[in-house]
Amino acid sequence: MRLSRYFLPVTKETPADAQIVSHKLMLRAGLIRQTAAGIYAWLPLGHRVLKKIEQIVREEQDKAGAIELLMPTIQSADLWRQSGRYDAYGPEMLRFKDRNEREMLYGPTNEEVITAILRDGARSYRDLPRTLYHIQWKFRDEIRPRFGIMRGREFLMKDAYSFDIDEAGMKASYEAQFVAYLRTFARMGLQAVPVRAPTGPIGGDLSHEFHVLADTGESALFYDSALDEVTREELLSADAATIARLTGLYAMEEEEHAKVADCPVPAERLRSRRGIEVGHIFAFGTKYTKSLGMSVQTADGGQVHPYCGSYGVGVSRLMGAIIEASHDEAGIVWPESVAPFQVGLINMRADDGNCASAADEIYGRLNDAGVETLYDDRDERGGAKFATMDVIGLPWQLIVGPKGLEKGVVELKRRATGEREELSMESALGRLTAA
RNA sequence: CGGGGAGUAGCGCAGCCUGGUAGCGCAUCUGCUUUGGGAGCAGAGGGUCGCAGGUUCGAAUCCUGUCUCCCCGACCA
Repeated sequence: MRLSRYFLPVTKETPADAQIVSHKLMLRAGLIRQTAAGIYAWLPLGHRVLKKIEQIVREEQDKAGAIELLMPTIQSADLWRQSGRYDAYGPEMLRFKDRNEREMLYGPTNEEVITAILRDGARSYRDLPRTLYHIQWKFRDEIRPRFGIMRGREFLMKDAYSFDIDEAGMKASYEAQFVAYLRTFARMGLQAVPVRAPTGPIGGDLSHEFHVLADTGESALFYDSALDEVTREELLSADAATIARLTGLYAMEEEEHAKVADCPVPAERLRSRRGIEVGHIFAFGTKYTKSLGMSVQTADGGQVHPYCGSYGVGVSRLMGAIIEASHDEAGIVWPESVAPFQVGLINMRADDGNCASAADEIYGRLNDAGVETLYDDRDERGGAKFATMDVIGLPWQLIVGPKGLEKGVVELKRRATGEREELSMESALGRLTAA
């Protein structure tokens, strides 16, 4: 993409509304734009990152055996009356009427819809187990939206729902999602701590939250420092044993921790930090299959209400969490896995014919090699170009200028470390196209 | 919802107290000079001063109402 033809409104100054670093940087880097309290437009660069995050979530869901579908954002109040949640949910649920005075709502979650779909589509124990998921916009009329997209009212969520014939099956489905979550967050360069969660209004008895550690997190956590020693490799190759180990390590939200009489973790190993909740999984059993009348036939001819779980990931929130975890003075430092482009190609002198044609050639070859490249071909000063690239935080900067070309080199800079290297054009291309 | 703050150009702000018809920096556009880490000079464009009503010869400024946004608390991916 040529920057001269892209839409990337980068600003030097920070809009006054932003408080935390991820929100400030998202605005400064031209990723988002607010349209109302807790509601944001995703600008082209932010949209690319959102799609990257979404894709990682999708791949790990698929790998875990979940099946993707897409349910609507708008739902009918009837279903929610059947499950008994229409009144229970409270004003956080956005309700409205259509032209025929039918009561509608903008879905805050989808247990009702998915259960109704499976109610008609799955009749026998042979149709189970199944885990279905979608990645769809949700709306929750939060009491107080804040921190940019971190607590938006409209947000993108991956929500998966598992249906099993019995409780043991439900636990297996729960574990499969648990593994998927560990891998998903690790692939984004995040350290996410699984925290035993109170089950709350959804009910059931098995629930974990996944928190990214960050000072700006909304939750205060207490956990065993052994969780800090878990490596990325372990998380990426997580299995049932990993889960058993991780869930065996103490981690609680402050409120729950306060209720614990004898904390099993010795004081020197107890860590207190803040966390951003990026995922939450529940196994809640037959609550909705009972209330919505979903049952399947068993092998011996009986009928049972399937055991269910629901599994949420805050896809849009993850973008904020990643930035909180990965930035510096100059701006965002994207992990390669979610970066909107891999390479920022800078032509130092757009008015210099030789320089421009060299940069054009590199741009063409990077494109041919499928390397996502944002090419700053504008006739601007170098300083402005570097500042732009630093704020938007692409993993690599490739600098092409007359001075280097005289020596037959270009400069390759790694955003995360600031390391710079002078290389021939060929070896720079080789380096960038290798990965 | 309770408490606090703010709406003036795309962004950051001044002006309001003490009414006289809107200004600064950044950004944008033009020209010239520049060009390896947010350039310099000269010029230009851009604003229903959130909205409505009132007071007044005259309102960004005073009064009333209203909408919106932000911050602190209870809620959540």
